Amino acid sequence: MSAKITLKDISRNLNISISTVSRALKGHPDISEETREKVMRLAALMDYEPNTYAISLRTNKSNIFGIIVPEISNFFYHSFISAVEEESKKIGFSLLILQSGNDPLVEAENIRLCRLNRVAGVLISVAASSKDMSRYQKLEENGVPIIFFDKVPDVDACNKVCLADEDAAVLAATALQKKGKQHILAIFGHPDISITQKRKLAFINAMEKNKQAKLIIAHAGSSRESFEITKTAFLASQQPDAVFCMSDEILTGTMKAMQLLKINIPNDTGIISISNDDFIPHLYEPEITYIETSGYQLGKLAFERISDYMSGKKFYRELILPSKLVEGNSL
Amino acid sequence: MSAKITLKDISRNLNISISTVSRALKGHPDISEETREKVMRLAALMDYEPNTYAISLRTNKSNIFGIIVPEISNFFYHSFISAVEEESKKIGFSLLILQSGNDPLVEAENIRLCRLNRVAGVLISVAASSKDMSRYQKLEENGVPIIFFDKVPDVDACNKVCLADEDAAVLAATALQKKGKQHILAIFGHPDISITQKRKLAFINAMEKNKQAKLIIAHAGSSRESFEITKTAFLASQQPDAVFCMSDEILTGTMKAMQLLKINIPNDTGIISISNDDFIPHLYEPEITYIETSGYQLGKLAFERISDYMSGKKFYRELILPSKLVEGNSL
DNA sequence: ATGAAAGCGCTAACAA
DNA sequence: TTGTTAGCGCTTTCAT
Repeated sequence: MSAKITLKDISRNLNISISTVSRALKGHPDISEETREKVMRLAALMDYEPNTYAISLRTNKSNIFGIIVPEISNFFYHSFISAVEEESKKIGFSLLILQSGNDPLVEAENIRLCRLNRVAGVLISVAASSKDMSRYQKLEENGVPIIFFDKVPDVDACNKVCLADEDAAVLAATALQKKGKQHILAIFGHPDISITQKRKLAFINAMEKNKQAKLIIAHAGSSRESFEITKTAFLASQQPDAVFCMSDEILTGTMKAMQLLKINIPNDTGIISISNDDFIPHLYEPEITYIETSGYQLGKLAFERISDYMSGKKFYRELILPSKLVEGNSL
Repeated sequence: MSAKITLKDISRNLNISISTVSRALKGHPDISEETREKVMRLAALMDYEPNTYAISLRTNKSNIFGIIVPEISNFFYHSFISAVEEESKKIGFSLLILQSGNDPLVEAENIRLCRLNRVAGVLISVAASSKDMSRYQKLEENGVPIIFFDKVPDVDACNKVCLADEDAAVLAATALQKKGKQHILAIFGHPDISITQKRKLAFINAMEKNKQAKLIIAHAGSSRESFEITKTAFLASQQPDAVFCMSDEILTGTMKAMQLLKINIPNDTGIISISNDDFIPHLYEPEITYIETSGYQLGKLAFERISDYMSGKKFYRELILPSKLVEGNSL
């Protein structure tokens, strides 16, 4: 265990004070060019690396962002984290990644970990949306910016970056109408989660314009359920002429049923989904037409917001990432 | 910004010394039951949270593991990270996650970040496998255990946890032979990467036993390429009666071609792959028969190894995670 | 059983 | 331009 080089070592070697070394290393204007050079050279030579703990202890901040998500193993959060990681790296920040498993207790513990690690900021997709903000409060009180993303509290006084959930559903509905679909199976997620409610409401509203279209609304809590729902619907006497899938998870179930029943897409039936980036839609042939709600883009946006916050722009606001239609050949 | 409670605050309140408080809080045997009680209660009441930076500065260690992977957005690494996160949480450790983007320079920078953050250990899948261990050396010199996983250096004196790559290929070959497949399209990854070479060699060797089987070997650097290869092979006069896909990425391309050509699985042709966990194989109908090489399991194994190392078991060794055949209905 | 004091490595106010 | 000094919050040795 080769002892770590410290400022003291350098100062001793050069016969100057520790503070001069410290200042020289960080380009303080007071230091003479000559000294600066000298210090820099020796520091490089000795392989000096600052002790981040001492710095953090002293300055009371760190170069780490905390990210709390329900689960890492999820396309959406995955893309989000990836984007934030890319940006953070550029400004010399690292990521502390925590999974809440959708459990408010674990989430509370994760928040505590963020505090303990004195993270410079927190990006969080909440486990259970509620109006109770107390568990997040302590962070902001300590001056730690907290940016909520995707699943956010139902409260105004906080920073949020969200997907245009309603918008995505409306875009899908519009696309279906343009194709003149008349008998649509629409599969949404678990009825209790807020994103389901938002998308369902917006979708149905947008569909109202087309009174004569027959709409079958279903809820699937898993890919498996969506498989079953789709199978049943297409085994019925009158087959739907289009399926709308609210998410990738649902889409995968539906597509499995399509394969099983050997349904020809888009001739027998059209498919449209709301998907995170292009991964799942591109898995199939023909490729799926989908409304993109990009975790990756949202990550970039969240990073922007937290950067702004840290550089002093401390107002609260909600940023919305627009959705867009990506044409495949499935509709 | 409500000021953080420190040991000093507690000691002042109780009119005892800081050291007594410190000791009481961590259950030092010297402290009287009475004092301990008193301190504990007040600490809880005041919402005391130790300053991890001060602790780390003092003790020169942290409660953070560093994980360096080529990319987070990859099933395999994803599962791996997930598993390590779960285990780490149990012992109060967090994860610093870094992406190398397969760039040795970025990797070096990531390693530096791990050192700077005084991580308690590093789990790394290397960007470019070589015999040059110097860039990893400094960590171990500082007493930081480093566990290589999946893509590991070609050197004995280090700790590795690996998948049974050869074994997986052999299992696949055996399964194909059992089904009496005679005309097999085997698609491997990019010829330069080591895992391709290992799997290819093992697969071909295992296939040798069945001289009369016709083997078409192909290499695909992407899902798209595997799609093209499969399409071409099945458009030829004599169709293969089975396809072996070396990875999930390749499998997705192959399956897209299957859908395009409306090939019936397993009647027209059988499919078998080497896959990470069950996600991709379960996307299709029928579900794909695959050899499982689990990133999740590997994560658990890596965590075990690093725990062992930290509790004093400091020998070098290579741990191999066995592969196993998971039967779907595609072969 | 408790306290005093030193010091981990660094920054920054103040002095010179 | 440089040095001195006083901490940041904690652990730990050495006294008591």
